[in-house]
Parts: sequence; structure tokens; C-alpha cells
Amino acid sequence: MPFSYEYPHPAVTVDCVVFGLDLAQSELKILLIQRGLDPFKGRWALPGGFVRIDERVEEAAERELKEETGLAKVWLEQLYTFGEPKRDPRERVISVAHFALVKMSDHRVRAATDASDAAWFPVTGAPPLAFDHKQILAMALSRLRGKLTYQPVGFELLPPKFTLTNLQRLYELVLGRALDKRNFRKKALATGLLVALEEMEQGVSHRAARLYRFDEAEHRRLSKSGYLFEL
Amino acid sequence: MPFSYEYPHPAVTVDCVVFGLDLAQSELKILLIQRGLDPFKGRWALPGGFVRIDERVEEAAERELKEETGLAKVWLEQLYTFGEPKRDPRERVISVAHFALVKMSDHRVRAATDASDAAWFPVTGAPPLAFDHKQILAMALSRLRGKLTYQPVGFELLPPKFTLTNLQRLYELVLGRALDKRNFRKKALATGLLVALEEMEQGVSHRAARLYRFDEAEHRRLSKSGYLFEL
DNA sequence: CCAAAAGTGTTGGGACTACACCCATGA
DNA sequence: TCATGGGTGTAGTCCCAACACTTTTGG
Repeated sequence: MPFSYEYPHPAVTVDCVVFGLDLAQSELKILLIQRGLDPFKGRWALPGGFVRIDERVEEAAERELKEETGLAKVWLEQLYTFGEPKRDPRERVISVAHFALVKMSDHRVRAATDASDAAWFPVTGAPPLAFDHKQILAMALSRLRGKLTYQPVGFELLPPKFTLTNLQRLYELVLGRALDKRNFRKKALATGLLVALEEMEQGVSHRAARLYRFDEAEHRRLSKSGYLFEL
Repeated sequence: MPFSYEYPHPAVTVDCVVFGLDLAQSELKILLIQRGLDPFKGRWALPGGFVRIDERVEEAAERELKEETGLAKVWLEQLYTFGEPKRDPRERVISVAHFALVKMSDHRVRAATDASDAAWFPVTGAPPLAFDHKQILAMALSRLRGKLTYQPVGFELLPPKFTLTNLQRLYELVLGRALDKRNFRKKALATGLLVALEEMEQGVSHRAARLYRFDEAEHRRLSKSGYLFEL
């Protein structure tokens, strides 16, 4: 392995596919920002930017998310690294894509008020994207689908208190097919990761549903003793 | 997103975790190279090197594998990107790790004769590794484990013609536990991806086993109509 | 009392696990 | 003839899918 100063270095960026769940509209959404500069000026794109020279990659993703969308402390994971030589017309840019899951209930105000250059779009029905971001989105979506069934990540998208129907709707939206209500409830409760609260859903014009929360502590406990989540 | 020339760029490398199956010794192995230069001179490390400025990342991985170990046309997939700021003492280096599966039967000579600076080691019982390669290896192994059961990648490690016992041994080695012979055979044959050959195993001092091959074409056909492999 | 969603059990079939003996071959 | 691994079937259990009606609430 030769010493590297001999070679020109590519730029390294991070991009984030940020998923949010809109229960009111029964839609899975992604957060996009509108580019103010060329290339692709005016186009919508995934939030992201350059990795600083002394910054961890994950850190860069978190920082860019904060700077461009106001989001902080969201669930974030590395997705894949995209490095086609011509993906950015300016210079060689290698981008480490991440995907993030946010509770839209917590962050609704931010993204809605600052709508001039950051906005939520339905996953199906997003505008044309800059660079190879369409491809990145596609991979993020397929990863989310895969992940949902064998890891309890869906809760990152739900509000802290949710109904079983909310949970089911989430799974249906992401997986893209209808699920049987009774079977779904049985399986969900059988995970032992849901805690029934005293509280009931408010302000609906029909029978109110029980609220549940995700049992974070129990999940950590079970993870250590190597069990398998599945839904 | 500011224009990038403002910022210093990190170096970008690829590293490859190359797995091989040694049926003779019933061991899963990885291919390591011995470093000729500092840092970590004399230490064993994953094959890898710098991504050239106009080269695709996958290409770089393939090229380095070829240059350092003589391997070509192996199954290769991106694993994860490692970018801790201090992982290389010289400068900031971000490494896109890959993992590769090779049929040791095809490549046995290469790695064995050129043993001065490339050699196979048992996965458990490898020497201390340079950089953060231990961590990369750990992730590759866990990915391989996960992948094996729901994608037919194991065949990339087996010779073109293999016995069911070979296949079972592979699964046992990777998963780290014994499997029931009758159940394993039933499931393996039920996938419909194995073709029984006329040929029998040769040169064993007991009843000769039937040889099978993996049905590549059938697998492609089934993949398109969205089925799920599982073993 | 009507509309809307919440909530709840059973049954049949398919898949998985556990398990032990005979067979073919070469030395 | 012996040692070594190859090869085979069944029974019990568990899990999953399919399926429809009653309850609660607000309007």
C-alpha cells in the first residue's frame, strides 16, 4: 500500500434519507431540502454535506441534519456508500449515505414552518431529485422494509404513545400490503415489548383505542440475552 | 452545501474481507496480506488500498484484490464504511470495506505458493491485525452469518460440484452450531436450487456421496418472481 | 340509532424438530 | 469384517393464516 499523498483525494460527503410517518394522512414521508446553488439549483435533494477532516462520519451526518433541517437526536444508521465517479459534476465525490427515522410528532413545527427550503414529501410522489439521490432513496426504502420485520425500529417513527392500529398502519405503509388485524395484534403483543397504558386515545368520534408505549428497557434486556424480534 | 475545494479531502481506501472455505480442514478462512511498509510494518492486514480518482469503488476493491492476492472474478459486495478520524496514523483515511467469497478450490495455488505476503488464516485464530481491521472482520463475519440463511451466497464458497455434507459443513462452520443431517438435507433439496449430478465423490474410503451443483439459472428465474430463499 | 373503528378466539394446515438405523465402500 | 460416513422417514408440536361478530363512542 503506497503512501497516499501521491494520489489526489476525492471529496467525501454524507447524505441522509430521513423517514417520517404521517399518521393523519396515512403516508410515509421523506424530508428533502431545496438546493440554493448549482449544480441542480432549485432541485430537491437529500440533506447532506461534506465530512470535515477531523469529524467522524456519523457525526457529519448528524451535524448536517441539524444544520439543514433542525433535526437532532434522531435514530440514524449508515446505509451504503455511493461513489460513481461522475455522480457529482464538479469533482469526484464519494457519499456515505445514511438513513434516519424521526418521530414527526416531535418535530412537526420545525419542518412545517421552515418550509421554504426543507419539506416533507410522500415517499411515493417525491419530486425529481438531484444527483443519484433517487437511487439512494430506493435503497433506503428497501432497507427499511427489510429491517422493520426483524428489528424493532418502527417505534422510532411513532409518537411515544400510540395505538395498535397506528403500529399496524405503519407496517402496512412500509411493507406496502394489508395485514390481518387480529394476527398482527397477537404478534405485536407477544413480543413483550409493548406496555399498555391507562390512557386512551382522545378526540375521536368512535370507540377510543388503548395507548401503548414501546418498552425500551425490556428490549435492551432481551437483546443482551440474544433473542430475535420479529413482526 | 458549500463548494468543496474549501475543505481538505480525506484519503479514501477499500479493504476486503476475503472468506474461503477449507473443506479438508473443516475451517472457514480469511485471506490476509503482510504489510511491507509502516505503519504496522510486518503485521497482517486485510488486502486493500487507495481508490483512484476516476475509478468506481467496487472496481478499486477488485483491482486491489487482483494486485495483492491474484484473485479475480470473485463474489464481492460492499460491507460498511469505516471512517474514524484516527484509524490511520498518517492522515485521515476513510475506508469502504467489502467482503468477498471465493472458491478456494479455484484459487488454491495462488495463495499457497505466493505465501510470502499473502496467506489464508482460520477466521478464529487469525494473527493480530493492522488498523481497525479486527473490527472490520467482525462485522464481515456477522454479515456473512446473517446473509447465509436468507440468500444463497454460500455456494460462492463451495467448489462447483459438492456433496450435501459439504454444504452442511459450510453452514455449520459459519453459523457455529451443529445442524440435523436429515432436516438439513430436506430443506436444502426443497429449495429447488440443487441439481443432482450423475457423478459421485471420488477417492474416499467409504460410501461415495452424490455430487450436486447450484442451479444458477433457476435461482435467477425465481428471484425475478420474488421468492424467498431460506436455509 | 347510526357510523366508525376497537377489540377479541378458534380451527386447519404446513413447517419444523427430534430422532435411529441400514447401506455402500475401501482398507 | 470393520470403520467411516452416506443416505433415508415419521410422529408430535408449534406457528401461522384465515376468518366475523360484538362493543364502544360521538354525532
